Parts: sequence; structure tokens; C-alpha cells
Amino acid sequence: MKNSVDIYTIAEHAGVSKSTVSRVLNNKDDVSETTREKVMEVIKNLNYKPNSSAKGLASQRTKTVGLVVSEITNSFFSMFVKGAEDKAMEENYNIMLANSNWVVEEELKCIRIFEEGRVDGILKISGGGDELLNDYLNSLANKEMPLIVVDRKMDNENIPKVNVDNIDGAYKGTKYLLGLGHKKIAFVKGDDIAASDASIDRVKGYRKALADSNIDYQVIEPGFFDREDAFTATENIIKNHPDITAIFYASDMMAVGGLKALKKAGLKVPEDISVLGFDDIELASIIDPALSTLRQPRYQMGYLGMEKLIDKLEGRPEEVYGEDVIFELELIERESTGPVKA
Amino acid sequence: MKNSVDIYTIAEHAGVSKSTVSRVLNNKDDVSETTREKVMEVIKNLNYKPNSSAKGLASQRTKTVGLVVSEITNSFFSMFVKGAEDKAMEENYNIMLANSNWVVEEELKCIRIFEEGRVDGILKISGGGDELLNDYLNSLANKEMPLIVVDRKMDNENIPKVNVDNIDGAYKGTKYLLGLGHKKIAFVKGDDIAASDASIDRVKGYRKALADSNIDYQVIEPGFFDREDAFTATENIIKNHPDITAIFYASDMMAVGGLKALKKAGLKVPEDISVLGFDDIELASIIDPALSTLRQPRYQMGYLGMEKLIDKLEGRPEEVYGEDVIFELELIERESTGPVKA
DNA sequence: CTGAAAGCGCTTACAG
DNA sequence: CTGAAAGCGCTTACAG
Repeated sequence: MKNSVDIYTIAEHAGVSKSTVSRVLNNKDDVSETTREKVMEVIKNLNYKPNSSAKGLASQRTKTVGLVVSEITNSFFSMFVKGAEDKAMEENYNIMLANSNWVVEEELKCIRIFEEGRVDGILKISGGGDELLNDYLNSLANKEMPLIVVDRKMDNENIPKVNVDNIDGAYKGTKYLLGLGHKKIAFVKGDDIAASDASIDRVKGYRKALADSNIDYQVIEPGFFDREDAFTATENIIKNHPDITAIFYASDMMAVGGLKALKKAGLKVPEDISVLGFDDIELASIIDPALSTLRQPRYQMGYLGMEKLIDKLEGRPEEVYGEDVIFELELIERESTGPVKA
Repeated sequence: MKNSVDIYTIAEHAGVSKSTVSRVLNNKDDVSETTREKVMEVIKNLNYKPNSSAKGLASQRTKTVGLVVSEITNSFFSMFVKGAEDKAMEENYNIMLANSNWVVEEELKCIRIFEEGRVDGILKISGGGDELLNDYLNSLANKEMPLIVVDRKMDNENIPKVNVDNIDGAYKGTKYLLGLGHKKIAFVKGDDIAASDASIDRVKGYRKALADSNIDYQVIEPGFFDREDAFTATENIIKNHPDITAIFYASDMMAVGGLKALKKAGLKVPEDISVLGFDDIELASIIDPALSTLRQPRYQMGYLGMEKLIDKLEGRPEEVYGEDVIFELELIERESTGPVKA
């Protein structure tokens, strides 16, 4: 069962000891230039590939991180993954992928497997707001396993977070609509129970902006972050509040459902009614009319989350990764919003 | 540097030897029921987690497979990943993810890392048609590393493949349009150089269907599998061939670009012109009008690819995984196609 | 059904 | 700057 070419083979061919080979492999600086070159040449000639299990066992580090995502099929999430992946590649870390499909049990299962020394740390992206899971994550973080959480609130100071300011984002969006002259603005919220208080915070931002402008009028319909539910929510809104001139959706996907309902009702966007989304998913710029929205820098968030994790794993000072980072949402104006009708 | 609780700790507490602990851990059948229970209990009590590096080193197997994808952000590809992931989970295999971003060098880099004993086998999804890469894959397959290729042609009998019958799919689509009474059908092809001969084969299918129906009329425009290029291609088609009544796009994403061009030109779909896509990406059913298309069973393809790989890794008989599997495309009728105008 | 022993391929103090 | 030796935490014939 012996591997054909291992570190010992290299040592023999180069006329040195295994220790020395290991040193050049790991770029230790206390090796003479001539030995290093000699060893490198043998490595190249014999096409030697270090065995990562052996390395992992001996060094107690695997140079791989675990990535937990709720749903990789959704480009909203895969954009985080891509950012994280790119950073990992840069730093020569590998990624172990776990797709939880929104199922808490699966998420736990994945994390447990990660704990089997397969992984030096874990990057968790979004995910449900389950209590059981939270407890587990907390216990993890307080123990030995480095953990970073992206796109999600967590009440644990030991877990560095990368997130977005949802209150401010919704505030900004509402203010923008107000600035366009809209006075009757409906809000289609997501799912109150869902992850990261995203929907709750967005509702807060909407309300705050209205209050700051002394506007009493407010209509909030639940769309559950679902396209079809948002379709229904939109039908309800235009039926019950025909005087409304703008609808702000807590996600682009819901806005897309809304657009369809509006079209069905014969309402033109943005001439008759303005539509504002949230997230800036790829679809937002593809759909017709292109959606105005609040952009969430998902690639950067994933990238930064991975950067923090690796900083931690590499033992860099806590100042560089310990602080939470909260990104702002950027307003993207496209075709679905316009000034209120005179 | 010793781990607090290892197999030896368990052995001590249970009053047995490490060998026995290892046996129950690996579900060997030659352990008495009483010892097994005793050991299991200790394992549970001490919350023991086996160290996968040690396991990997000793057993020469990591129970993880490498997944190479071109672009995880694209839901077309992530659907394969999800299928593969689900199957891996079922079989208790882990997934190491590598996103090549379409860059051949990165793809090679990923595969090389996988070779460092991190991975028992590789599942390659789509990807470019580079010669260098092909050679490398061939050399891999002929050596020790199990490899399965999904959504891609490869001239190597030692590499089991899971693919789709593109010629037949395009044939079917064209026949469908013909059946609707269309006689002047344009085809927007993809990228001749791209992976898997997908575009080339689809063009073949289109031509074959026309030939079988004794129709000489044929118009082929390149759209490079790109939305914007397809937009331009569509403008060219309607300008140069105003008598055309249907356009068949080699991908849904191109069809979406086409829809936009058609709308801009004031043409109604499907009243004035029918539009048929290829792939059945999520967007196809979201867009308005919903796209008729040929469905590629990506989830199943990913799932089956992983199944084959694991069958191979588990040493199951070659009959169960050695054969290539070619799926048919399924015609999905939605709103963008209709009978030709009288 | 169970244990002792060798070994998987590396890293890492320690000594020189 | 380099080598010998111990050790990382498992698995796996081998023997009984």
C-alpha cells in the first residue's frame, strides 16, 4: 500500500534526510540554497505530490475550510460562495462544501462532519434562524473551531460577522421613493421568522423613513420572500389600496412576482406605479423593465468573510478579523422607478 | 499537541483495545454485540469525533470527492452541483469544491491539488474544451484517479460520461416548430469552440430536422451563448429575414436576449414570432412570456455522475458505472411558442 | 471475537 | 544548516 513516491524517496534521491525535504517543502528559511535547489529538482523530476492526510495528521491543520450554504442553486447565495472561494484560492486554502437545503438537521450534520478534523474553520453563509442551531454554533465558537458568519445576525461577540445594514438600506430606498414624490408607498415584507432579521429590519427602515417625513400612510403585506406569494400580495395591495403609487419589495425575487401581477392588472411600470426591489440579484438587470434596487455586495461579503477566517486561522492579530463589518446597501436606479404621476 | 479524546481514550474507558474500537467505528461485523454497545456508549459519552486525517492516512481513502465546476454562480451549473452534492451526502461522502471560472489554468490547479491525496475521485462538470486540459484528464483517467465527466464530450472510453443528446434535442425542438406550421425558422447558435460540442450538435439537429422535412430555408446566426450577443443576432435576423416566423435559440439565456430585441422591434411573442429556448434554466419559467424550451435534467445528471463515481470508489462492479449515460431532452411547452400566423 | 504490532507519510522539537 | 527520532490518530493483516 505504499505510495510510489513519498518524502523519503525524495530524500534518498537528493541525498538528504526527510527532515530537510520537509523543510524545503514548507519553505522554512533555514535551508542552504544549494540543498533547496537540489531537493526541488528531485521533486519536480519525480512529480512528487505531498500527501495531505499525512500532512494534516502531523501538523494538525488541513488548510481547508468548511462552507455552509443554505441553497447553492440560488444565485443570491452562490455569489457569496464565489467570493469566498476566490479568496480561499488566493491563500491556497481548499473548500469543503455543504449545502443544507434550509434543513437544520442537514446543517448540523454538515458541521459535525466538519468537526472531524477535516476543516480548520467554518464559514457560514445565511441560513435559517433556528435556536438549536444557534446554540450549537455558539458552543462551537466558544470552543476550538474558528467560525465566521456572513449575512446573518448572531448575538455572540466571539463570532465575527459580515453583514449588511438592512434598516439603513430600506430607509434609503423609502427615502428615494419619497424623493420621487411618492406619498403612498406599500411595502411587501419577507418572512419574519427567517434568517438574520432581514425582513424585520427592512420593515423598520421603511417605517423610519416614513416617520421622518411625517407620513402616516403605510401598507405592509407579507410576501414571504417568495415570488408567488408576492404576486398575491401585490394583487391584494392594488385591490385594497388603489391609490398607491409605489411598491417597495424586501427582495428582488418578490419584486419580479409583483411586476407580473402589475402587468396582469394592466398597470404600467413605472408610469402608473413604481417598483423597487432589494438585493440586486442577476435577474434584476435582466428583467424588463429592469429593476431599481438596493445592492447587497455579496461577492465582497463572501470574500471578506473568508479573509477574516483565514486571518484567524493563520494566527494573525485579532484586530484584523475580530471586528464585525457591516456593509451599506447601494441604491441602483434602473427602469422600474420614476417620479409620481402629476 | 495531543487531541483530548482519541481512539485510545475510548479503548481505555471501554476496557478494550484500540483495534476493537476501530472495528466498531467501521462497522465491522466481527464484534460481539455487548462490546459494541459498550464502546458505542463511551463514544457517545465522550463525544468522540474520529480524526479524518488519521483515518485518511491509514486507510488511504478520504471519503471525499473533488468537484470541478466552471462557474458556480450560474444556476445552470449549480444545479448539477446540487444533484452531485445530494448524492454525496446520502453516501456520506464529502465534497471539495473548485470553481475554475472558465480559466484552464485554474482548472488544472484545482485538479492538481485534488491529486494530493485529498480526494478519492473527481467529478468534472462541463468546462472548456481545452486540449491541454483534455490531455491532462486523459492521463489522470488512465492512471489511478477515478474520474467522471458530466455535460461534456470526451474521447476516452476509460472515462464514464453523463451527458445529453444535443443533436436529438435540437431535432426535437425544430420538429416541434415545424409541427406548429413554421416553415422559416432561424437558429441562433452558441459558441463553436465551447465545451462538449453542445452548440455544434444543436446546429446539426436543427439541420437534420429541416432536411427530414424537405425544407431548404435555413438561417443560422451566432449568439455565443451570450445574452447580449443574442440580442444583436436577433436584430440581424429580423432585419435581414423579415419573413421568419420562429427563432430557435441554443440556450435559454440567449432566448431571453432575443425576447428583448423582439420586444424592442415591436414584435409580439408568440403572436408574431415564436421563440424556443434550450436548457430550461430557472429564468425560463420566470420571464414573461414564459419560455418554451428543451429541458436538460441537470440535477439528475449531477446526481447520477456522483453515483457513478461513488460506485467506482466503492469498488462496485464496473457494469454499474462504466457505461455512459445520455439523457434525452424534454420539450417543455410554455408561452413563447405558438402556431404560425394564418 | 479480540489484541499487539507495524505502518500510513508527514512535521517538529531536539541535538549537534 | 542538517539529521535521527518520536509522534500525529487511525487501520489492518496476523495470530490466537
